[in-house]
Amino acid sequence: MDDPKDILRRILEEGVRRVAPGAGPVEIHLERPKNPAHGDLSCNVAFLLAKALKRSPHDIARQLAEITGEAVIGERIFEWPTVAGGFYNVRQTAGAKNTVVQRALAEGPDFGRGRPARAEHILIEFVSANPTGPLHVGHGRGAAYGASLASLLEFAGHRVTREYYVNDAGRQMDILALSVWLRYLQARGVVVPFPEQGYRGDYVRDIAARLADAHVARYARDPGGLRLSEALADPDRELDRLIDAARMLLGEDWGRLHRFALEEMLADQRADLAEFRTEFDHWFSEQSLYDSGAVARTVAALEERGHVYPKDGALWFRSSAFGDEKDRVLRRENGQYTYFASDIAYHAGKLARGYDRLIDVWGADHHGYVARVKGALAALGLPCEALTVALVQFAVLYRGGQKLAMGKRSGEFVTLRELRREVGNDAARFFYVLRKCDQHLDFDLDLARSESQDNPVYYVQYAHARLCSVFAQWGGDPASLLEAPLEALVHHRELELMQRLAEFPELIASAATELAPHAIAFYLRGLAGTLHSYYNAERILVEDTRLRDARLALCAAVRQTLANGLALLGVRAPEKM
RNA sequence: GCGCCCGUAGCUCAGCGGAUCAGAGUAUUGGCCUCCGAAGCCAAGGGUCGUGGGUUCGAAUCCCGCCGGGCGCGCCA
Repeated sequence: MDDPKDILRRILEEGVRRVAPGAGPVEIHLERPKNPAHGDLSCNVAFLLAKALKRSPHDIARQLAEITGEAVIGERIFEWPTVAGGFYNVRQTAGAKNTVVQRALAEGPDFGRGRPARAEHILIEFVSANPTGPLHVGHGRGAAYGASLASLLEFAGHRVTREYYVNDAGRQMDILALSVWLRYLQARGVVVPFPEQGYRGDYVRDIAARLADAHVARYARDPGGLRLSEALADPDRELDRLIDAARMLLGEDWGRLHRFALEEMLADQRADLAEFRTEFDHWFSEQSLYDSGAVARTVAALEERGHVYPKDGALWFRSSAFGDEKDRVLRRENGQYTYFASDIAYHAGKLARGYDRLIDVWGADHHGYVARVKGALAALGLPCEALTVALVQFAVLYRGGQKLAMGKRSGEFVTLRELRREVGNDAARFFYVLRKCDQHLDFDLDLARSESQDNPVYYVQYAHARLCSVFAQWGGDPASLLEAPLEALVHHRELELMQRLAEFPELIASAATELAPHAIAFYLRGLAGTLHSYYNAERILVEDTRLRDARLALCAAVRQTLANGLALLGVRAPEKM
């Protein structure tokens, strides 16, 4: 069935053509006024036309009402349009409002699903953490945002592919492999130094232990060449020297060790994310871009187009010609490609794979990176506007009113796993998306953990569980509610609930357009609040079976909507709590 | 210094393709369980929407300056 909003929009478009024939196309923007005195749908188009027509908005709106009135009431779901201060207002008939209840019950899990005129095929890349350590709470926000956004876009009617870019090619992986190997040797009683800049977390020892379990002594070597230099003037160079030494000593086993460490880390991240209800369709390897020659080809393509030049022994991309602050290195003096080079190849490849639209979810600390990636795509003659980068700001944890120290250096950082254990997956998912992504997030652990009225997660879940409990008590067949006499729903709180339900499909559409899953969280809190008020004010299981069935139908619609919204956020809709 | 993000009630934040947006939660105060789950509800107080200009019939919302906070400015990834 058609949405009342769409019906009214069509009527108004025709009306505007008659009132202002020369005005050209005007966007008809309909909103739902907060003040019920202004009707159910309101339009400001008269204000937009006032200047061109040199007439007062009130006058235009009045004429619009006269012209469109017949068509409006002809739809049988609206009353005659009214005009207030230049606004064109329409009230839905009492009978029309309850159609949303039937719609929600009939469509069930699909209530709210969008049917866009043009469904896009969207690739959303998120998390993409370095596989050199466990995910921390910053990644958690990216995961929650990306997963919710992906679900939202899919629900809005698009085709969505979720991808994780695995940075398995850089020096950091060598450092991980080295760190694992050194811990492995240490566990065997070999005395070797551990460099300052190696990965020092306990997880490295765990991987080393599993390496020993799986391969026993295979990687044992005489560590003669591993002695640290006395002078640690340049720790970076020292680290490189150790990596080279390890590579020499291990020979072919170095690659094996490297892969082992990578697989261990990925398995850990994958399991962590799966528990967090965040799944990916692809895990895309950066290394594969080198193996396939895509990186070299991409740089060559840039070169052919004349956007590359040599300087100081390195190869530079002229990104300043494409909106970036300055030029960037593609290939270093030592012959190695930069991360930027592989990233260009990666993004060009994404477009080549046929997606209409790319969404990258990045930590806000990478914002300086956006211009150069888009610039490189433009330089390759690719549609860089197809790429949208959503920058997710930092999350700061609070416990007992105190900010938790964070940072990898200090080793104090809280892992996503620890956070999930402490507050649970539901609270974590919900809290993470309770802020729009460009807002800094204060994550209050005490609040998220509290099983009290303070906690917004439980507030929404409780509304769902409460309704389930009513249905359990009733014990009837939910399918019978499709026939419920909805005209019995006349209470102002019932009208308010139906109004909220009618907003749900619109919310999905707008939240998807704005890449704003937080809007769902806010909507759900509002819907739950309206439900709680209703529940406290009115009894649902009343004697009058006619009224009872109508109310049960309304409650079933609300429950369905809560469940649909929570599902998008990756939060459970429990029947009992 | 340059660039991006953010300044809205005591606190944490929605609202930012103009009007019908001064909002929510929390905190404070006072009420509501012999009755479908009180993890709930009802009520009260609380803000010149950082600041100064500009555009407009109309600005929290758009533009510019300033102030304050966060982040970034590697031949790291």
